[in-house]
Amino acid sequence: MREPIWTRERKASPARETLSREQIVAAAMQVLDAEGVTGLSMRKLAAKLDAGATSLYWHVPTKDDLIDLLIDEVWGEIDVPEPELAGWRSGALLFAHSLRAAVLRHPWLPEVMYTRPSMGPKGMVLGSRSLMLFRGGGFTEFDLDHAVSSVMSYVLGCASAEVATREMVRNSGRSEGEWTAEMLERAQQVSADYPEMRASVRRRTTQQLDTALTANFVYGLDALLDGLQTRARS
Amino acid sequence: MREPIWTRERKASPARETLSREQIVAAAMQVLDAEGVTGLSMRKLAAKLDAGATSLYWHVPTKDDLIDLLIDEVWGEIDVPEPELAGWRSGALLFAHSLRAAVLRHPWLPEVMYTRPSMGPKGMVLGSRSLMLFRGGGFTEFDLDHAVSSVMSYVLGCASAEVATREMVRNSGRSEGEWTAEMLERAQQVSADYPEMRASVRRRTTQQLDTALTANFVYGLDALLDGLQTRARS
DNA sequence: GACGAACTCGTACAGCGTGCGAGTGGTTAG
DNA sequence: CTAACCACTCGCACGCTGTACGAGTTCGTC
Repeated sequence: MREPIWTRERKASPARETLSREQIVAAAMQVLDAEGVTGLSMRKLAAKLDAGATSLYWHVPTKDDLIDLLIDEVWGEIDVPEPELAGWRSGALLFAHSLRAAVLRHPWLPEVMYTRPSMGPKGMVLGSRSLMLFRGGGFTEFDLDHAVSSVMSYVLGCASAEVATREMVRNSGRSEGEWTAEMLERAQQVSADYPEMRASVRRRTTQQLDTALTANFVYGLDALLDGLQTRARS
Repeated sequence: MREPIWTRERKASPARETLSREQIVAAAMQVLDAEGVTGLSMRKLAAKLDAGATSLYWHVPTKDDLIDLLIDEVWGEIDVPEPELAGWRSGALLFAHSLRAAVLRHPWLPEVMYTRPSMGPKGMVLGSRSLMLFRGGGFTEFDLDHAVSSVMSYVLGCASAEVATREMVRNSGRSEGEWTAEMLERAQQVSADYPEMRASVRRRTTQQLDTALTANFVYGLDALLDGLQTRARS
């Protein structure tokens, strides 16, 4: 019952089509961005690539290693300007905003980032470039390391907290307006005991969520950079 | 074959000995601190309590809810001084150090903290007291919220990164000295392309890990508080 | 035509969170 | 004294997970 020659498949393509690490990383990034860390399983990922589940393991040693690759991919998305092109302050601002934006694009980052070394090549470039930027701003020796880490810590901490809030809205299923309204109501219920908290929540609900979070981020970033500025070139 | 009255158990105890939510939370905290988030499973936890695995579910709706309880427990460990007892600056310092210490005591916190609302009662108290502290420092309205969040973001970001480093050492199985030495060597291997990074790593290896991390934390914290101070009472 | 490397993948295993429903002991109502 | 009820325990089972293993397929090279 062979098929006739001309409808038979031809030699199964010139070079056999094959999975690649890049393909896997790209697909995993899509899944992760869309469904979060709990939504990524090796089986689902393989299915998305029309492959058997365990085929992935030839290209990637382990799921954790895959995640390391993905983290490094994110580090590669971040802009750090050359010190010659911008002053330190504006360069640091651009860097910080770029870092925050990357975290918001990849809301799964905070929950995996703090559990691993993660010094892949793109992370190295990021670290190296940010050190250069700050050295251009007059930081040297230990101050250099400390200043860079301070900014990264602040931005990552802030963006991580933001992600938690934003995901909360997303997972609630409600619209942003409905969610903030409900939030205020709930706050008022508990706030008999905590008037400070009620006032704070009420304040926040007067603004768009996005502008409130951005304002918050910028406020602390400016303060931190002010504080660092006095320590430069000392 | 009845035993004599006075050695017999009295009424089989007033109320049958039973699991309690507090017991479960306490045991889970132990497991979590010792073995991290991946080391905590409902079955293991139940075994530790000499109970059937699914018995826990009568006291706690879900593993995620249990983790929410644990997070709130941690918030309860944090000191925030009354504004009357200390000035704003020293109060904020104490608060920040207390928060950092709590994260270091519970290194599993960063990887779960950013994935949930987590506004339990002790979190409320923490938020409320920190707002009071900063209001005593001259912050009002939006500045108040922003200043508090800035400090929390910085401290949590910094402590989270620290935890990542410390866990890296712990999981390597080597001693701290061996680990830093190996780290430096590896950095030197890759550093042909990244001289800035090599210099930074070398600088860090000249100090004790703990003092380096603490110095880093304090540096950024001071800078941030400096920056905030100029914004108070404005 | 044979061989080894590159790659795929079905099967299997141990572990996970947890829904379900049966069981059990203590308290209370009739 | 019995029966009903409640608070609580727990074995079983389901569907899911990461991944070790080894057999299978296709390729380029002799």
